[in-house]
Amino acid sequence: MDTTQRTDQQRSADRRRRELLEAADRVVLRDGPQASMNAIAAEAGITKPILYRHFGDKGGLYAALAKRHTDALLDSLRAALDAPAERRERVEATLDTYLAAIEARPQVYRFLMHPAEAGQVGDQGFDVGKHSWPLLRRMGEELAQVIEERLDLGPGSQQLARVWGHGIVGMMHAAGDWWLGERPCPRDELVRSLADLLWGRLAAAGDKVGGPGF
Amino acid sequence: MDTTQRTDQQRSADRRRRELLEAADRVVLRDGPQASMNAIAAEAGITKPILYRHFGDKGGLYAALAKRHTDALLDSLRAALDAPAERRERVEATLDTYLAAIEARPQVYRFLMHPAEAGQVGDQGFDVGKHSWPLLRRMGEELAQVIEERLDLGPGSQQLARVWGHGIVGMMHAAGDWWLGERPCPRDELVRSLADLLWGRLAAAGDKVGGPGF
DNA sequence: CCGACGGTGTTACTAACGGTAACACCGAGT
DNA sequence: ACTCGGTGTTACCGTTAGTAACACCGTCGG
Repeated sequence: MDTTQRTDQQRSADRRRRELLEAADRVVLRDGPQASMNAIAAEAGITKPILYRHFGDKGGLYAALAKRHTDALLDSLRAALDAPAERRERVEATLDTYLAAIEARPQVYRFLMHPAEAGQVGDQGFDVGKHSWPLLRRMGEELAQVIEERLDLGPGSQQLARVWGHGIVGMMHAAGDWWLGERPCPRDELVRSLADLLWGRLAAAGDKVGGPGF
Repeated sequence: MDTTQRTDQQRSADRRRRELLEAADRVVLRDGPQASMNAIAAEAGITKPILYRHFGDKGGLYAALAKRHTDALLDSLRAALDAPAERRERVEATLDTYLAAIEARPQVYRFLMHPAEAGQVGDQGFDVGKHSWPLLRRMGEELAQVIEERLDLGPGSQQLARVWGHGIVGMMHAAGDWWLGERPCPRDELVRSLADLLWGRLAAAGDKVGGPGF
């Protein structure tokens, strides 16, 4: 029958695809994001055209690769975000989950977020714009949804939730990126500082020298 | 004398360098960040090796180009941040200055922040990692300094200020990036929403359905 | 048994890029 | 006259993404 045949072929194609993805993963995590298609093909034990047949172009391979990691990270974040706990606890747990993830696998993180970095001679890394940003965008949108469906924000709540979603994700991202590079403090301290910021400690702090007008 | 001669030559060299930078600016703003060195040289009416003599490599040209815009943006931000006004006003003014800047010249912004985007066929854009991030880092550090020298944050204030500096900058950046792409609301509304977030409205908001424990 | 077909794989190539010699010109100083 | 520093060129190298064109092999339909 056509179906059984097709199923068989599809199965083997999918397995092949997964193997190729894992090989690509190894190379990218070892050589950095500027890994060439040749190198990836070599790691997989094949040659370039097969990669192109499976993924179209380098962006396609990148997208498939990024999707795996992005989905995994988003799953953990959702779990932390949906836990039955106080809001502050949930926020801290989510921040901590994200930071723990980028701390545990900085190479994956740098691949997803700074794909063109570490390229020393030819800087033709993977293309960033179309594929790494979706991670931040997806996180922002998901957070916005959670905010909007859980918090009572009055009129314009949807817009507000989206602004906050993207803003909070950006805060987490930038602070995490800086923290990962300099490691100025333990993780839980960073988590507390960021949660404090979100809890309005910036507005509540007193001025240092002049009056409040200055 | 050596000095006068040198001065003359240095002057002409600096003028040439500025001309080349302006040509590069035009090309980058027209063709996007994946502009090739050949294209830039052609726009300047010369050929590649001269560019390399002036800027070393593509990263050097990028860095010089980015430094101009970055310095300009940082100057405006400093002005807004140092204005003699209430804290909330200063925060809103700074947010608005940044957002106005990226709104007025989105191509410059996209060049500074997403240099590898818009590359359709060959994705060898400028190298991001080493040169575009310094903008965010510099903004974060400057903001941290301002926070630390103006606010009374108690013990660990320096660390806290740095976390907040980078976090707030990241919030502004991510929200601005999203806003610039979707334009879901006028600028002042975005500014207000972000300031509200920093002012603790997230923590103060009531839950929507279940009790506060959920 | 045999030719067509779809899948996997290869070699060999193109076009473009970043970057680099090697050489040519030209004005100023000794 | 003759070097020296700066500007400019052509022509090249090595690497990269991406693409034909061809070969092999198991499975069908006749």
